[in-house]
Amino acid sequence: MQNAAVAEMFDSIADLLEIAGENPFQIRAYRRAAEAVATHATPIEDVPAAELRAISGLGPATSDKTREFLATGRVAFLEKLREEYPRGLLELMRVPGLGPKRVQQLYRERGISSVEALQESIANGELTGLAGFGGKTLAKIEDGIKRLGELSSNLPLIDALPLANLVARTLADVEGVERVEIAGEVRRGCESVESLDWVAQAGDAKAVIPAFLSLPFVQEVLETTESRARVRMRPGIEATLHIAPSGGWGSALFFATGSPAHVEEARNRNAELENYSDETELYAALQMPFLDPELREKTGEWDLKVRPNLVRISDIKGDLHAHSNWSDGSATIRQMVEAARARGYQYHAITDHSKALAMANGLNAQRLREQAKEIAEVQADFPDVKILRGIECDILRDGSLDLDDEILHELDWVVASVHSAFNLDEASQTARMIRAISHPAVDLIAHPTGRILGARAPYAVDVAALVEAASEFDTALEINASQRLDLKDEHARMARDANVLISIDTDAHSTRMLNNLEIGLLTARRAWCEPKDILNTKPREELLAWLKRPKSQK
DNA sequence: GCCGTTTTCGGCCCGACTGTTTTCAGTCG
Repeated sequence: MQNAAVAEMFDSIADLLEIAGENPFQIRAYRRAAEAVATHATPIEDVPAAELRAISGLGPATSDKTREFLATGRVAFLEKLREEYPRGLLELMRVPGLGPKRVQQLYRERGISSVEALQESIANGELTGLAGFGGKTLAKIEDGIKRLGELSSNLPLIDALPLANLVARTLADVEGVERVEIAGEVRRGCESVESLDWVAQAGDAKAVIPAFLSLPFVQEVLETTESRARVRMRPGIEATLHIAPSGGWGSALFFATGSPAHVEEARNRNAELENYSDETELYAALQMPFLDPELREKTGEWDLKVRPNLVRISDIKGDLHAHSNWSDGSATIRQMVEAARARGYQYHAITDHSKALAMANGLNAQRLREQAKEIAEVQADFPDVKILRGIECDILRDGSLDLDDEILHELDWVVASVHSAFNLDEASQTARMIRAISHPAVDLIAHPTGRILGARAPYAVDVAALVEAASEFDTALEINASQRLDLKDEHARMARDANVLISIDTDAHSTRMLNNLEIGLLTARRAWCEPKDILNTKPREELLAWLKRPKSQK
């Protein structure tokens, strides 16, 4: 499956063209091509060359480049751009406060092509007097560099999980392999991972390791022994295949899953953990119930007397945060509802952006009322999926909402979230959000801390205060199942402990993105959530009843 | 660079904020 690699190629071209100051529409065309390939349902290498252009978003230039990349592994156009613009410029683009124009200016006028060089130049006062770079701007850039440094460079779960699954499926097909399972941080559902792990059992271990080493994602072999192979994989991440000894599957899986702190505690309780054929027996020997992988973080799991009934994918009855092409989604309402029904959902919320998000073609009251007609039409054709007429309403700087109460009260379901003024101080940001939480029409606060893993730090906000307010006003909080994973596990656990309902939603902007629910589910499980803690485990009628709850008023 | 159609070129996602260039360019979502 080369889709991700081709998409990455197009994104790189777009990034570099941006720095080159090329036509923004041309750049957008490359971004759309990346998106089209990334979300294409079949492996792009299986699409006949002549049919590439039929994919919406690919035209003559981009389908040629796709063919060139698939045939040779490289694209001359991109190589040429790379010669002209050093790699470090892309890193500079990630600094908050720096865009293509300033990066280009720094490179052209000062020869700066890395974050380190920029930092040094600012520190040495070499940029004073550079046109457009006043004191405040420089301070902002310095702050941006600091924030960039704080972002984790780990692979976000949303990327790690599909890769881990793909490798597991490939290994499972290798002749002689009896069993393969994902282990390590991915199995524990960590939000981002330093390394990938699998455990395999095979009649002939010697056949599995070469198959692993020859996977297309393997960049470099770091170590091979009788019982494991450690490599570096293409996104720059370490990956280990562990070979379980005959009769020792459970122990091998347990050790490869971790966490280190959890395993250490097990060792302290019983030094002999080597030869268990399944994990349940291993835990029984420790006089413990089976502990699900997501619990194994030494955050109280050893005190459990019975196995918690952690929420499962089959408990989820619908997605309560998803977009359509009325704002910035790519699919029609009908397509989204069809996809929701295909997932077996009982309900699906249409929550497009509100007008403040002009770039996303956000809806005002008039367009929301027009949208209602389309929802009604689709609803008539899908009686088994209740379509909730909703909105993702912007929370404005002062905590008021982007739409009037009148229209909000017409809707079945109101999601509120922050998309602007991320730099408020903690007290103001918290007060702003609590005002939204207390609003009588608001049902859910989406992505409460605003972070995007690996790309944007959370804004300053007192999550404990948000949880307290959510509890007081009977407002639900979201686990956003995307690259955001927001709330994160420990915040979701705070919410659960305060009996605040959590909704696990994908924030899907396409039908395929509805499939991301699983990573939010893993986060909820890491927060020890059971079905009763999750709003969208409620069957249809119960959810509709909950929506009629009287919200507390201060 | 892609798309759609008023079929081959014009339109494509817009508005607020910020700092500085004091009249607007750059960045962000």
